[in-house]
Amino acid sequence: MSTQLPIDSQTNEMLEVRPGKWTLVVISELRDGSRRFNELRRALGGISQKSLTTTLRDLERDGYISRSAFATIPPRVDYALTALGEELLELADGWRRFALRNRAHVVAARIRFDGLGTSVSIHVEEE
Amino acid sequence: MSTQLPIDSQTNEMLEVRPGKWTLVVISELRDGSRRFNELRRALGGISQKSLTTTLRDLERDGYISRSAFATIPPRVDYALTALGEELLELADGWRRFALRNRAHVVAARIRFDGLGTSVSIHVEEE
DNA sequence: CGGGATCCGTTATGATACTG
DNA sequence: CAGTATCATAACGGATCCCG
Repeated sequence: MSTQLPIDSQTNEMLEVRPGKWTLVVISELRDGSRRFNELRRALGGISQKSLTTTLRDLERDGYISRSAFATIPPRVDYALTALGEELLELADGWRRFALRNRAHVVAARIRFDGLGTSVSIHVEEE
Repeated sequence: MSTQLPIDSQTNEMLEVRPGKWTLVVISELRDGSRRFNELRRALGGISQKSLTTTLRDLERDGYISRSAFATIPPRVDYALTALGEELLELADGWRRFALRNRAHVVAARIRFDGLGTSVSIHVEEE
């Protein structure tokens, strides 16, 4: 096998490689230990409870987080990373470091690109 | 190490941390060098040309790939990774390795989860 | 408090037809 | 060949109301 293993659609689908808008944010928020539903909700800022619910359920379904419900009054539910979730957290961190490191670079590239649009044709090269 | 740097929505938005369906697949496909539009299209399988176009343009806009157009007949356009794009490729590879390593695990977790109609206090399915 | 159900606007993606 | 334009649809995300 010649290390020819590009990300294929299969892998993409199977493991939710393309996370929803909040997936990695939730994973990151659980880095320091378990959190309750509304704790997460507050910590995350703009998330709707529906999105949080579905994000959490999807993550639980795939085994990235565990859900512990206590039948107390008021009810209480704790969410925490599983071992697999911690691996995912590491990936998220790598992604975050990349983002922080290259933020300026990308923003600049974007501005440069957007600035070119107004002036006629795209630059062309001859061979 | 307080590591209080969770992925925030800002970072999320700014750097397209949440890639589109085809972003990482395209990046992966460029690992061995430049490719032409229809080469990519064929290699990727199910992608529509519109999706490929927008994916490529977005990646170019953010500085991950370069676009070289030749005014020949027939016209020809080459896409290739930039230095930044190669960094992104490494992230994609990390993701892919994770996916391959844990595929079975996640699929199993998913099946287990879906099988649990009858657990703790979450049994409201039937009517 | 945690979260299910529903309605609904925004975005993402695809199929198709056409052009320089 | 490498797109662009248009239309249609599916997935996503938010707001609201409801319940154990």
